[in-house]
Amino acid sequence: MLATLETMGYISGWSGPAQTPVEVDLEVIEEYLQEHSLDVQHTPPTPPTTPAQQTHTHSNQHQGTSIIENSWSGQYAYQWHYDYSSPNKEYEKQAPHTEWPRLHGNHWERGAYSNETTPCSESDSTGSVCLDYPPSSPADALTCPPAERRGRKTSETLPLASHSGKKKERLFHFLFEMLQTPSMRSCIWWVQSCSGTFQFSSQNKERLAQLWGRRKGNRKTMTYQKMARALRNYSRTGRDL
DNA sequence: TTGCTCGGGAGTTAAC
DNA sequence: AGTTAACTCCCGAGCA
Repeated sequence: MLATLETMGYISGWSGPAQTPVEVDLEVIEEYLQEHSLDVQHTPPTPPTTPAQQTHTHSNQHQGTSIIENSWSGQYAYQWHYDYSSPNKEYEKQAPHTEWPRLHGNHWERGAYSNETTPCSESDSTGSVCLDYPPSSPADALTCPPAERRGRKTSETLPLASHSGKKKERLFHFLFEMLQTPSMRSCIWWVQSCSGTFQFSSQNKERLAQLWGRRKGNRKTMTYQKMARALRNYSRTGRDL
């Protein structure tokens, strides 16, 4: 695997209101994903209207991969940081000039989610974005800057519905797929695609978790709590994923 | 008190 | 068949 997860922290203080949900039936979503899986990869990420995105600042670009998640109170968010201390050689060929995020130590971080932590505007990602899929790691899925993605040919990407092989679908694959799916923007959306920051809807996160559980074929209903536990495990293991 | 996140740890399942 | 990875599930602690 390519990336070593070095830190995962959460940022508190995000005070945006919960996203107004759009009711989307799970069957409809799954049908959509199956039928449009090839189209999705070509769909440029339309910037959603979120408080975080409306805040345009400058720093921390490409610093790491973050998961922002607002709770019911809208006060909590996750942040991931990855380090590529042993990058995959093959990937180096593909993206030799990528500025990899830096290490922050193997511990959780806590800080204010403020203007300083929203480094870039989505306005620069209105063009066609080419995303590798499936990414070989959460870092691959979520940290490749749009500028890098734009530089690659679409034909080099793998189809979204590429889980048909033996490999089990991974959670970060699923989240990545959801992030590229316009119909799922009521559940999850990019905050800063350039730094791999995305956000769950406080009202639809359970729906997203249920969809994940169904995708995996779980007997019991997947909950957001359990899905988030799996996400936290990415940080705990801190190894190639 | 309530609602939420976090993290420990055991269990399960699929891939190797 | 054994090992390992990647969850899945449950639980208690802590926070606002």
